[in-house]
Amino acid sequence: MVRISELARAAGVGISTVRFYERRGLVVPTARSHGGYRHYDQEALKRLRFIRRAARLGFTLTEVEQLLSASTTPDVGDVVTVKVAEIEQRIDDLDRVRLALLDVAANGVRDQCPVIAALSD
Amino acid sequence: MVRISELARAAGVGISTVRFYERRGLVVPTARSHGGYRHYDQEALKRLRFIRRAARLGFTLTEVEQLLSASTTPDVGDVVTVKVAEIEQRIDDLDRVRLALLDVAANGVRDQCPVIAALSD
DNA sequence: ATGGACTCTGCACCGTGGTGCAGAGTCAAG
DNA sequence: CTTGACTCTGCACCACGGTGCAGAGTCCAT
Repeated sequence: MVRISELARAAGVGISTVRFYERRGLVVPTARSHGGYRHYDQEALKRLRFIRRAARLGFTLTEVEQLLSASTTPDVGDVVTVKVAEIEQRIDDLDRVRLALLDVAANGVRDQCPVIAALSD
Repeated sequence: MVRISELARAAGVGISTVRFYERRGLVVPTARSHGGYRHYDQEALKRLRFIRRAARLGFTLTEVEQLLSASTTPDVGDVVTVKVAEIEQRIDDLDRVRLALLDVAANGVRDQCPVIAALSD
């Protein structure tokens, strides 16, 4: 059980950010001290790290919330299917950009830009 | 050669957004009419579509600019290598989330959340 | 039981990525 | 050569995802 500053440092975020995520319902303290101090367990740290990485992948905090709830609510089903399809689309797009960049690196710049072509259909 | 409203509609964005991208140097009109109206060719539409999809993938507009310039400047090299590595990391992360969601869908919810575990190392 | 480090709440502020409006000017079909 | 749809610039505003500060309270080692 650690306090907020230690949790924040371990996850590489600011204290205000932890409290902001709590207002969004993403990371709730495991307990509170008698005086109101937040206490967190190891699971909270994992959640926090997950949120940061998912956010960097382009998911909004609302989407992050959906991803987290997908694995804690009993009636998953459709939501997961939709999310998986979205993710597969993103992976496909990213791979196109990756290949186009490698193309540029290997073959130099041509008149038509392969990077743009990767995502402009 | 189309005017701004037609370009915007074709790309599924607002007119103000096109002008905003122009201020950021991302999409410049091919020409201007005598009275100052912007005119765009097919290449502009492709650029616009690229920007939208790349932004959805979590790239900032600054990163989109880097991606676009990577394929139009002669001294590419390091920038591309770095970007490719970043993209590969993202693909890997997305695939972990994807597999975790499929796990949830197939095996139901367990005590430990596989989705969080996918990105919390 | 006290000092210093830490935390609390509430609120104001920030950067990014747009979006909307006003007032003036442009374009082209009739 | 009018008229209605469109576009121009500049500026103000918005939502999202944080970030920082003030003033009050808490924790705990000494």
